[in-house]
Amino acid sequence: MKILNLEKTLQSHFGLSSFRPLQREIIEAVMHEKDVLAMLPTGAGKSLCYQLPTYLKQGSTLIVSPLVSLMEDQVQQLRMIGEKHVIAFNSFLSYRDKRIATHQLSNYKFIFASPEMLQNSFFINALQQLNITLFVVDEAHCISQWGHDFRPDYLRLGEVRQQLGEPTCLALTASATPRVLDDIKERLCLHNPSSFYTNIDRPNIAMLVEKVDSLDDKITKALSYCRVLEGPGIIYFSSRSWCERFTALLEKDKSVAFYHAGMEHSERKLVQQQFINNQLDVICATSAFGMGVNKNNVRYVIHFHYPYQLESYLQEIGRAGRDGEPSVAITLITKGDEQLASSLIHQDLPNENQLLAVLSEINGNASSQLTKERERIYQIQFQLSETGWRFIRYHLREQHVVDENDIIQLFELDELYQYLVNQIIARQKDKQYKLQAMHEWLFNSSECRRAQLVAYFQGELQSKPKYCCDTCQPIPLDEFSSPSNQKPEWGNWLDELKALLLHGHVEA
DNA sequence: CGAATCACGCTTAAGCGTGATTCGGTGCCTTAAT
Repeated sequence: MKILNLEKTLQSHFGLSSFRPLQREIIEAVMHEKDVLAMLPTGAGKSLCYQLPTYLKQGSTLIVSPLVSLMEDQVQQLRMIGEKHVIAFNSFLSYRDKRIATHQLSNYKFIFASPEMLQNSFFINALQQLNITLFVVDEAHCISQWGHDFRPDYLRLGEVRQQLGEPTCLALTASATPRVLDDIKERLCLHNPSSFYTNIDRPNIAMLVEKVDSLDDKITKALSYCRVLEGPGIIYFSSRSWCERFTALLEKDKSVAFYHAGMEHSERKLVQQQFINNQLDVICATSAFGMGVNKNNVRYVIHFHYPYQLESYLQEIGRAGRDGEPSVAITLITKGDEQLASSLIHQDLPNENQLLAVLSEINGNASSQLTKERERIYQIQFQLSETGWRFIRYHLREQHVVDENDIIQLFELDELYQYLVNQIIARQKDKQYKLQAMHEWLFNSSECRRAQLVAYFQGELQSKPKYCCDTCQPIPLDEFSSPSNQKPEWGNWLDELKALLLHGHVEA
C-alpha cells in the first residue's frame, strides 16, 4: 500500500528517513485496522508505531500508560516535534483543568491516560463522544504483572475498549513470556492479532551469578564491585531500607543516591535526573526505578536481591548497555535470599479469616451503597492492605455483587468466599511458579544462563557473545573495570553498618 | 510466611524464656459539581 505515504509522513513529522526493524510492519498492520501485539526491546522506537499512524488516521489515539511520569515524557516529546494537540489526562490536572479538558477533548489527537482514569465515568463519557480510532497500551506486560492484584483496573481495559467502540488496538511491550502475551491478548480482547516479536537477548551484557557465604560477604562484594567497575551502575534491592543503608556505605567513595517509592515525587524526579545527567556514579534502587529511564551508558547492574520473576530480571538488566557497549549484570546470592523473595509473594492478598469477615460484613449491608467512605472503613476494620481491598472490590464488581451504581446485592456467602479463595490460590500459584523459574535459573549452573533466559521467553539463542555468562566461562571483570581505578581504600564498613542499623534510617 | 527483634515477667537482680511485634516492591487516584 501507501509506501510513499509512510515515508513522507516519517520525514515530514519526525525528520527521519528510514524505519527501524519492524516499525513499518507494525504501522502497516495498524493502518489496516489489525490489532497488533508487539514485543520490541527498549529503544527500538515503540512510540513511533502509534505516533505515525495517528497522523495518517482520522480521529484520535488513546494511549494507556502505567506511569504519569511516562505520560509527561511522551507529551513533552511530542510537543518537541511541534505537536500541540496532545494531553495527559491525569491527577496533575486540577478539577477545573479536567473539566475544561473534557469539554475540549475533541481538540486532541493524542490522549494519554492511566487505567485508573479510564474507570472515571465522566472521562469515559467524554471519550465516547470522540472518534477514537487507535487504542494503544504501552508497557502492556503491566496487564499481567500488575492487573491481577496491584492495579486491577488494568484488567478492565478490554471492557474500556468495548465502550469506545472497539478501536484498533496496539499493545506494546519489551518483555513478555508466551503466558504473558496470551494474558494480554485475552484481557484486551485482541482479535486474531498480528504479532511481532524480536529476540530479547542482549549480547553486550555479560551475565554472572555469584554465590557468597554470608550477608557480610555480599556487602563486601557489592561494595567492591561498585568501587572497581566502570560506572554508571544500578544496584537493585528488595527493600527500601537496604537502598538507604547501602547508599550510606558507598557515599564516601562514590557519588551515589537511593531511589524508592517511599520518597517524595519531587525527590525521585531529581535523583532520576541526576543519574541521567551523569551526576551520579551509582543508584541504589528498588524495582520502582527504571521504567521510562532513557540512559544509554549504564555499564553494570548488580542485584543485591533478585526479583521474583525472570521478566523483572530481564527488564532490570536491560537498563545496562543500551549504547551497545560491553556491560555486565551481576547477581549476588546467599542463604536466606529465597525467603525474602517468597515473602513478597505472600504478603498482599487477604488471608482466609479476613476474607470471610469482610464478606460477611458486606453481605449484611446488602442493598445499600458501597461508598468510598465505607470502603475505607472496611479496609481499616479488617486490616486489609490497599492491594488486598482492591483485589476484593475488583471481584465484587466482576461477580456483580456490587452493581454499576455501587449497590451491594445479597449473595451466597460460602460460594463467593470459595470463589475468592480459589482466585487467591491461583494468583499465588502463578507467582510461585515464576519464582521457581527464577530459582532454577539462579541455581542451575550447568547450562548457559543466556540460553536458559532466552528459552524462558520462548526464543532460541542464535549465537553466544564473547562474554556470555558465568556458566559458559569465567567473566573477566577486569575488562569491565574503570581504567582510572586506584586500589580501593577499605573502610570499616561493618562498624558503619552496625551504627546505621542502630540508628535506624539514614539521613538523606 | 518466617526471621529478627522487642517487651516483659520471672527471679538467690543478670540473664533467660516466652509471647508479641515488626518488617519485607511495584502507582494510579483521592470529595460534590461537568
